[in-house]
Amino acid sequence: MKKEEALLKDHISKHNLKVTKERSAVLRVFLDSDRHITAEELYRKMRDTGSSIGLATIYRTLNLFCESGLAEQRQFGDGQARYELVYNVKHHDHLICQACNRIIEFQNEEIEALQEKVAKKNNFKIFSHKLELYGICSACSAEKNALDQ
Amino acid sequence: MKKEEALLKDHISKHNLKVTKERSAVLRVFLDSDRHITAEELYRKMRDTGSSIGLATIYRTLNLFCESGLAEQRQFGDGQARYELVYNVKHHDHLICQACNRIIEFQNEEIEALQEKVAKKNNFKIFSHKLELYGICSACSAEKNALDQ
DNA sequence: TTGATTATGATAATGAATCGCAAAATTATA
DNA sequence: TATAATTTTGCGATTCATTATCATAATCAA
Ligand SMILES: [Mn+2]
Ligand SMILES: [Mn+2]
Ligand SMILES: [Zn+2]
Ligand SMILES: [Zn+2]
Repeated sequence: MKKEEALLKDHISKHNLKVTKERSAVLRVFLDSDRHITAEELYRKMRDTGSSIGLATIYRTLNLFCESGLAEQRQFGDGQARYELVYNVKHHDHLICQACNRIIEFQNEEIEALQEKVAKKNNFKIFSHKLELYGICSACSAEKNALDQ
Repeated sequence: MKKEEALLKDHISKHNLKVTKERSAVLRVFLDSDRHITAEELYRKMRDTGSSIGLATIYRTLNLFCESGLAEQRQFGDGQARYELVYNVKHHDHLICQACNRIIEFQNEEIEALQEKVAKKNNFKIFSHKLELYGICSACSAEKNALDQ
């Protein structure tokens, strides 16, 4: 059993929930998907492979993943929540290309430390944070330059 | 005439739009409000002072403010957009208290510089960014400590 | 196997934000 | 100032992502 499956089952048993084939199937497809997937994308991906799961169950299951610590929800400003695996994944922040919607992950310990410094100066306890850099990725820049020639 | 009013009128004339009493009234109340106000809050504030303006016009006018460079929209994760004056206001980021919803502004040039460094390393051109630190403010921490005694 | 409990799919409901439209207001021009 | 082209308004309808409802189905401890 995968460690992600074990984590989810542990959460399920600790909360008197039940292991269902839907939950197992959503987990399988979620783990096999690109990071930062939307509920709708996951729904279509499962439908396309013959599953008859309902969209409400996708939402319920993704919420369950978040509650169990397996996933986290992100809002990148396009009106749809995106979900990504965070269990056994190093914390990171995001660069978001507004031309091709590509999402680039990065880690920067210096920024993390400075955030804590800002919090301390304001007697503030940080529980979570969001750092998103919006702009144009290198591929889209190159494409634009080629067109401009 | 206030500099904010001048900026808006300049934008209006440059785009063949019209100065209306509604737009003037929304601007007056917006400038007189707390920073980070929602459309609904602004709507109620105007209604409470006898205005019969419609909510759609509030939304339209706030969008106009953003297009003119007077204001910017923020999303602090509670599902409602908030708007704040940015014209002649120094760029800053936000600490958001999840207990009392207080919003604390801060500036940190070191973080801003590191963001650019991250972008450069990824050949990414930043157009805008979002840095939000979520947690508990000092007042709410103090309150909680007092209760725990 | 049973039966208490939880989960599911279909559909309705929600809530923030936008749209369409007829009527009203603005403003350039005469 | 009167006219008329253009823009704006308020209202209500609409959109879209997400959640709630509820009857039926599935899970699982005993
Ligand atoms: Mn990520
Ligand atoms: Mn601010
Ligand atoms: Zn791109
Ligand atoms: Zn607080």
